[in-house]
Amino acid sequence: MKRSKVTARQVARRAGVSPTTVSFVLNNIRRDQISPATRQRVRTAASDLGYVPRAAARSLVRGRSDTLGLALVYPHEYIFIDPYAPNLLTGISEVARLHNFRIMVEIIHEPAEIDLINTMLRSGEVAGMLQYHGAGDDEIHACLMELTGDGFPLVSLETTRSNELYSVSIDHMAGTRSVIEHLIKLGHRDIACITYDADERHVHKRLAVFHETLQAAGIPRRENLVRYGYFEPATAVTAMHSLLQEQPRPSAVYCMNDMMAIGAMTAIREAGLRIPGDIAVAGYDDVRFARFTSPPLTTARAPEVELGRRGAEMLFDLINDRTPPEMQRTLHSELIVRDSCGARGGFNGSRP
Amino acid sequence: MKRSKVTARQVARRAGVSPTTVSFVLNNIRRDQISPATRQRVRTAASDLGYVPRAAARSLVRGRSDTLGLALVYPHEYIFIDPYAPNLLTGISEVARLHNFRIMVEIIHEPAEIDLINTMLRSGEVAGMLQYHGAGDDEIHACLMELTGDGFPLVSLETTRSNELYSVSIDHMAGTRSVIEHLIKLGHRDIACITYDADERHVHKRLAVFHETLQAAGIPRRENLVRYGYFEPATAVTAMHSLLQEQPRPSAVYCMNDMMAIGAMTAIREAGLRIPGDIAVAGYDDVRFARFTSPPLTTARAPEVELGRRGAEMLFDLINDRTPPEMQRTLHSELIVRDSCGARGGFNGSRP
DNA sequence: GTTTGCAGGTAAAGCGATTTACTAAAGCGT
DNA sequence: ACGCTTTAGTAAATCGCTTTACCTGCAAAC
Repeated sequence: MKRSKVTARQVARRAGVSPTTVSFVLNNIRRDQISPATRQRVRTAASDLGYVPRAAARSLVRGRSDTLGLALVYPHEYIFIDPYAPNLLTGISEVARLHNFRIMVEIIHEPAEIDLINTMLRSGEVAGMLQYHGAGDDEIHACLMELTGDGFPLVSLETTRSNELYSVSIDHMAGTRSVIEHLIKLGHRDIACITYDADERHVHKRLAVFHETLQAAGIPRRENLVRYGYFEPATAVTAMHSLLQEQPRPSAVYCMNDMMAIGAMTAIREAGLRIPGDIAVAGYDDVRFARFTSPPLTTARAPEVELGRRGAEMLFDLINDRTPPEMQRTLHSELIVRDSCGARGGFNGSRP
Repeated sequence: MKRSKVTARQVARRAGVSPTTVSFVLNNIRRDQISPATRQRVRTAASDLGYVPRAAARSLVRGRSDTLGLALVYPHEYIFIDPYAPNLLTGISEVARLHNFRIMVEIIHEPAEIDLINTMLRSGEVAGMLQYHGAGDDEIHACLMELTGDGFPLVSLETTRSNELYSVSIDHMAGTRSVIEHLIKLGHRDIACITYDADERHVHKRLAVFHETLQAAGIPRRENLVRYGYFEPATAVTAMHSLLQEQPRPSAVYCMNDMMAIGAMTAIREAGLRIPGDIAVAGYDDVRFARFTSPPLTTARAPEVELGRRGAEMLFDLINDRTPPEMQRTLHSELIVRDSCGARGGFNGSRP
């Protein structure tokens, strides 16, 4: 059990200098005050010994750690289902790497665990935090507000209360509008919607936009064409079966995420109906396999990687005491037209 | 910019005791040597001030951090595609929470970046590491061996060289056999395979098992029924189109992961053929949406969450200087029969 | 009445870096 | 030869906690 512990002192001894010099050389500081020969000696000694500075000692004396935190806040099962986390992480990781920062990930299952965010920041484990989801919850929101007020760098991703916190969000409202307008343009009037209960990813506002967009096109509001699911496709199977009972039967359905869209497609197929011949299906997010459903899914692409990237950039502004260009940043979704709404003409629907 | 810095000394002053006592009380050490009244005073003072011990100071003096590392080693685009990372993270997180540990995640894109693992361990940023993929690479493997030799706690997940490192892996070979035997039982003899190039998740051995299983059933080997893709469904679309040109045309295809299976299904549909009527499709992994493909995908479920859990448990054994029950642990996949191979009788295949 | 024991603490020495303030020696102009 | 600047470093303080070894005062024991 060696677990070698090479310290700066040992490197210094081997190079015949003081620990001070070792620190100067390895941190490239005071470069002009150390002779090239000495620098080379130190470098050689360090690499011979396989010296790596103890992170704890460094961050203790510097008063800051080189780590940022990512808190994924949601109910327990969600993490299994969520196809966004890897995308988010990719974007964050990309930016963190540029700053030589590490990423600490915590999954928060229930409001009580929110204290982790508090602890991570106040313990100095992380220099700042990104928080995804959950800021709609009062308890969580209060905690985040307090931390921000105390000057801790904190950026919320996709919060529904963006005006009080630093945040980056995707404009799912505009995205929703573009999908609904697409359906209207294709001639649909009986458009159903499968949304979800928890106010995540702005679904409450998106539902309002759904109704508004129909209204703007002169289509009467039909409350009975709204159902609730979650990120689990099975919830949408149930919802869709129920929607198929409504009279007149909807000719299109908009699902607030792609996971539910594939659930809806399954239900429609089970009912012996064709997509998009009998019913058009639109999703939201453009997850990886959306191109490969049968038929390929029309959806709106939510820029999750970019969300992570922008969030991390804003966080680094805060960490480095720079004022971010704006307190809230908004990204945009892009309508991706495939075959599930029949827009591409040639396609005729699938038979179970 | 407050960034409040409450130290143990301040808590001590407020409670009228020494920092020593504060440490004893808050760490629940020497409980019998501190009077209940004092303990209460310290606790109150700490919570009044919102005291959180500085993690760096603690880990410096203790000589160990309460963080474990997860290195996701793979080429750049992979992370976008991989549906496993969240599952893995869920399992690891669950165990880490029990030990009051944090998780640091690093994405490693190329062999050169492997030095990160080295740095994270030797800098003491993490008390131990889990490494996913990539141990097949010589350079990476050498690095991991050296670290293990130096006594650093290190567990590889899904390594293809498991006999030299602490590791937890899934027996994809047995999983593969169960899928192929299922196809054979259904009467298939012209069975194609879409595998991948990189030796990840044991695909080389799995391809050998594929051939062996056919041979054991007396089916002659047909090299021309093997194609290569990756985790991206589009690669399997191409592969499948090409397989459809072979004579006699394969009556079934086994894809080494579900992402490729949906790609293959798309290609088959595009060719105007029915699944499973004309061609049976089997996948591997049982990702979230496998139940919801059209038709629902027959596959083998790889226990990714459990992989994370077991890996973390083994890692904690090493961190706490306990010898793990075994140096290599193996988990098993489970055959999940749905409709895409026609096993469930009633189903008749899908028409594009 | 001294000793012993114990309850209930505290002082001080680290942990291993960074960083500020200082210095020894060499160079240089006059 | 003298002072002044520059070069090339170093000593020591510090970050905030943990932990070992020690201390003090009081009660019980002999």
